[in-house]
Amino acid sequence: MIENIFENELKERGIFRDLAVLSPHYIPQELPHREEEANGISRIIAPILRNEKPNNIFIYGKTGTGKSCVVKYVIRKLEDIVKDPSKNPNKSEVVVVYMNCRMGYGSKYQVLVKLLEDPSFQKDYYKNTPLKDRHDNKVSGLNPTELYERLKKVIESNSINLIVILDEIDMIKDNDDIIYILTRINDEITSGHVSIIGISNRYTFKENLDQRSKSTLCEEERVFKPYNASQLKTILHQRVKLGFQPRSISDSHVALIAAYAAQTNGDARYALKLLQKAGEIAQSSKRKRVKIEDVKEAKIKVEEDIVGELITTLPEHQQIVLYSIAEIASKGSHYKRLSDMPTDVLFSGEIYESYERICKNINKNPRSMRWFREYLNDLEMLGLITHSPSGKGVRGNTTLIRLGNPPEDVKKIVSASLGLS
DNA sequence: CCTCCACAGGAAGCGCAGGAGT
DNA sequence: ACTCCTGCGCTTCCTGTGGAGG
Repeated sequence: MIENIFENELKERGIFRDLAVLSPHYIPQELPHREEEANGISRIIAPILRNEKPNNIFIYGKTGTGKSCVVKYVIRKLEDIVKDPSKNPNKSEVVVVYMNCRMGYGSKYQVLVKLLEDPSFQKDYYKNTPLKDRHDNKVSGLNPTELYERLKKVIESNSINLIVILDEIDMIKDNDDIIYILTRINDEITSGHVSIIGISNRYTFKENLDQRSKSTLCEEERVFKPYNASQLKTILHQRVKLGFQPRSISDSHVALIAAYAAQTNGDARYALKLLQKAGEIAQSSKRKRVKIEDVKEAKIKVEEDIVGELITTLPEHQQIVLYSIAEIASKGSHYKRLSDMPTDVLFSGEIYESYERICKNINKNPRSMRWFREYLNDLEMLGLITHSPSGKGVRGNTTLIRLGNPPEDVKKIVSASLGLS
């Protein structure tokens, strides 16, 4: 059986030509509709070729607006130039370290360790660095001050122009500290420098910084707007050309995918997911072309995947709360309600009762009502429920809750995830 | 009008795990 | 390897808000 699967994979070239092209991490040769942004960022970091310190940059935009992609794209071009001696007459030592702060670089300590352990940073630079214990490149275990001193020394003795890219910078717990630490290096060394490119999809992040870090990080600021449908269309066409077999998907179907994605905040990543899923559906039914039904099915599947992923990664008690809401929504509420109130709108009080009951059934002790309210807020932020103040209603100052997805689906996902019967 | 109900959300504090400092 | 510290999830307590009902 398994052998067949592998063999078939080779035999049937199917619909795709190159799946990697459809990955959100793929950086294409051309970036449609982001030329201006790419040029702008290039202009900001260009002084690095004259060994001058570029301004720090803060980039903000919703998911799937091409922030990381543009930055990586520009960096790739920069590295090409730096490597070419004829184009880099000043022999600038440029080191770029990219890190996604969600993936385990969530504190200043981890960021420093990652910097010192990064291969591009390590390869020959220690040779000019007179550190006693230089032979072993292990840095974890050192305390932050030592890490800082070592980083400073390596940068200074090798005249490194360092660019640190902190993607999802809002995930760093002590982001004020790390910004301060990294920029302070510049005041203490005479050769080489450090600049920061911070990327975030939450604008509130900037407001939460203290004044000093804010003005440091945001020397240059760029906002990435969501793509519209026609822009998404050209992006998808580009990927189709590279990633799909010729004539396996029609223009009108690509346009439909673009339209779907434009409705969801112009998220290019979502558009690519749809495109890939539609191709997979067609391929699994052994067709050579994507049909319009495949696209429609892909939309449902991708949304299910997203919601399912969202729910199953939720903390246990948030899942139980969600289940409680689904339970009442499917069974019907027994609370008094106004005649014109839809039946799927629930009171937070009855949900808490149901939550307590379910907890008892599965032998968990319920969280307090105060924390339960925080859970409801979290679920609302994730878009799994919607809530509104009661206004003119039966029970004074309360919140009305409505489930964002069909109750039966939610119950199924939660019971599978928590192993409920 | 006053009081009670049902709830919202801030403040303080508690226990714990894991990271930092020695 | 050790203690100390800090952040996190959570509870407890409290004040505030608006409708219901006497």
